[in-house]
Formats: sequence, C-alpha cells, structure tokens
Amino acid sequence: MTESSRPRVVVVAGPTAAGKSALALRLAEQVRGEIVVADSRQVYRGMDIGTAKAPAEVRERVRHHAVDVVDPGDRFDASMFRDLALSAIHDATRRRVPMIVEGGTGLYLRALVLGLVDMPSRDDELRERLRLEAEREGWPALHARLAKVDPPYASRIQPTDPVRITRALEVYELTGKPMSAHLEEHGFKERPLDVLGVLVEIQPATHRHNIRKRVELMWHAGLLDETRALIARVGEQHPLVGTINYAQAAAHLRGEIDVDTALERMAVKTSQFAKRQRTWFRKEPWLRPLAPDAHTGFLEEAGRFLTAV
RNA sequence: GCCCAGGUAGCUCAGUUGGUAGAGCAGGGGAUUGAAAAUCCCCGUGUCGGCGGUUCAAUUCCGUCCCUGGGCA
Repeated sequence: MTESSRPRVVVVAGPTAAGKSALALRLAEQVRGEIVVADSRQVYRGMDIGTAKAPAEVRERVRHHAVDVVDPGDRFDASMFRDLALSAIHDATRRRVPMIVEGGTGLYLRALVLGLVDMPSRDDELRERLRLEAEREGWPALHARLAKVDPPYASRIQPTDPVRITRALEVYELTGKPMSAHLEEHGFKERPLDVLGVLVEIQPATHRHNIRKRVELMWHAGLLDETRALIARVGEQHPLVGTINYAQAAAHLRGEIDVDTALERMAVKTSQFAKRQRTWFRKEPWLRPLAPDAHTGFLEEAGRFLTAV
C-alpha cells in the first residue's frame, strides 16, 4: 500500500483533562471533519458525566464515532474498537470527510495505528476457571504454569500480574500457540493509516487545576445519579464500577467516604491515570509532543494535512 | 496559669532497652496488544520541634523553651 492510498488521519492523544477533546473539536470544525474517540469508557451508553463525554449539542455539531456504541455489561474490547474506528475512517474517506482520532486509551490507539495481533478475544468461562485456580494455588503458581508453555512471555510479566497471566494462558489454551509466538509473528508491522499524531502536553499546575475543577463539575452535574444507574444495571461488583469517578461515587453511596474525600480521591486517581497515560504515549514513535503554546501552529498544519489532495 | 498527651518523610504514624530511622498514603520512574480509566514492577537522608546538659556517642536519657490537641481552672 502506498502512502497516498492509506486514509489520512490526525491523532490527538494525551492524558485525561489536558484539553484533547477541545483541540480535536476545534480542528474538526475547522476542516468540517468528524471525530473518532479512542476511549475505553466513552463507548458505554449512560457513562456520560464520569467519562467527561462530549455533550449532545457538541455531538450534533460534529459527528463522534465509537461513543455510546454499547450498553454497560455488553462486551467491548480493543478489537471491537479497532474495527469500529477503521470502518468509520474508511467510510469517511469515501465520503471525503476529514477524520480526527482523539483519545487517551493507549491500547486502543496503538491497536489502531500499529495493528492488532490476530488472537481470540476473551473467554469468560475460561477466565473464571483460571481465577478459581488462582484462588486456590495463587497467581505465582499460574505464572509458573505459563513459564512451562511460554517462557519468553512469562519472563516479561510479573508473577503478581493476574491480568496478563490470565490472558497469556487463555491465548495458549485457545490457540495452542504461545502468546509470545503470536506477538512475534505479528511484529506490529501493520500501518493501515497515514497518521499525523500529537501528544498533548500541559503544565502540571494547569493540569492539577483542570482536574480539580473537572471532578467538582462532575459531582454537581449528577455523577451520583449516574453511578446509581450504572450499579442498578451491572451490579456493584462489575469492573465498570471500578472506573475512576464511579468508584469513588460508589464508595460514597455505600457511606464509606464523605463528599470531600470522594472528590479528593477522584482527583488523585485521575492524576495517577494521567501519569500512566503519559508514560504510555511518551514512547510512541508515531506521536510527537505538542506544547501548550503550539496549538495554533498545529491546527494549521493538521488542516493542511487533512485537506491536501 | 496548672495537669496530661503529642511534636520523626509532603500527609498519617511506627521505631530506636543510647550507635543518626521505616511503614502506609501522596509523589516520581517503568511495563503494557482483546474488560487497559484495568493490572503490575521499581524508587524513602529526613536539622527525628529549638537550645543546653549527661555520654566516646543523643532522635532516644535529663533540663528548659516553643508549638499543637485535650482536661482543670
């Protein structure tokens, strides 16, 4: 595939509450384009306030893809995101509409830009079985089992990392081939898109202020009601209830913490998440840092990139 | 004013029978390919409140002063 036959997209990546969506929106309006949101929580209907989802009036003005595509409790994962995003992008290209990808879920963005390894998606029954085994024997025992069938992958993950031990054992059981072999075979050589990607940066003091303000706004906008509704739908134990903001609101609903503590913890969890996002995006070779004072220049450049024939 | 209890890491505290100290949280760094806003790994020198005294040696014992909380007036 040549440069020119691949769809062009601008990717705006970065930590939460750093101004990604505002920038992407400005660009979309400037070029009369559409937005794909790469966010593992905004895909869920009803998770609006706590995920800082773009309000309805904004989404009426500029079309947003991969938002509100499933109900909480429904299955969703990186491959579904990739399929959705890719088909939206191809469709927009056919319609000659510029496309901007905006988001903070590193895995989704990487799967979109570098490709997703051809492996089966999760198998809940198998996972439940592994979880029960881990309860009896401990995760290190399962890690040791993984080390027998897939030494390379076992050695790069921790014996204390349930998520990756589970996934690797699952992939091996389902395909009969070690995870490391799948990864090596794929090699992340796919380049389905012609990407201009930026990593939105922000001053730490400004960021702290944004986060603090945002959690207060969420609280007053009805985060508690939204959390009640989410719990009513999926139950208290569901992983989605562990999502930042919802988890703290849920703790408050259970009477465990007061409002100030909830807000404080929301802000702390958000900052910690932002730090993880920065760590992830910093080393993505297809992203280049975008300083807070360089937005104007970027909008011009991105506009040219998207509208060039 | 008097009597207690405290003053140790950014915060909450532990501890040193005298040999200059360590947990949790916060913070920093890193990993990451199908629930990733998840999951996991690494990183702890700080006038041990101030000043004196005893001692080879004081954050630890003694004195005194300051500060905080509680009680009595």
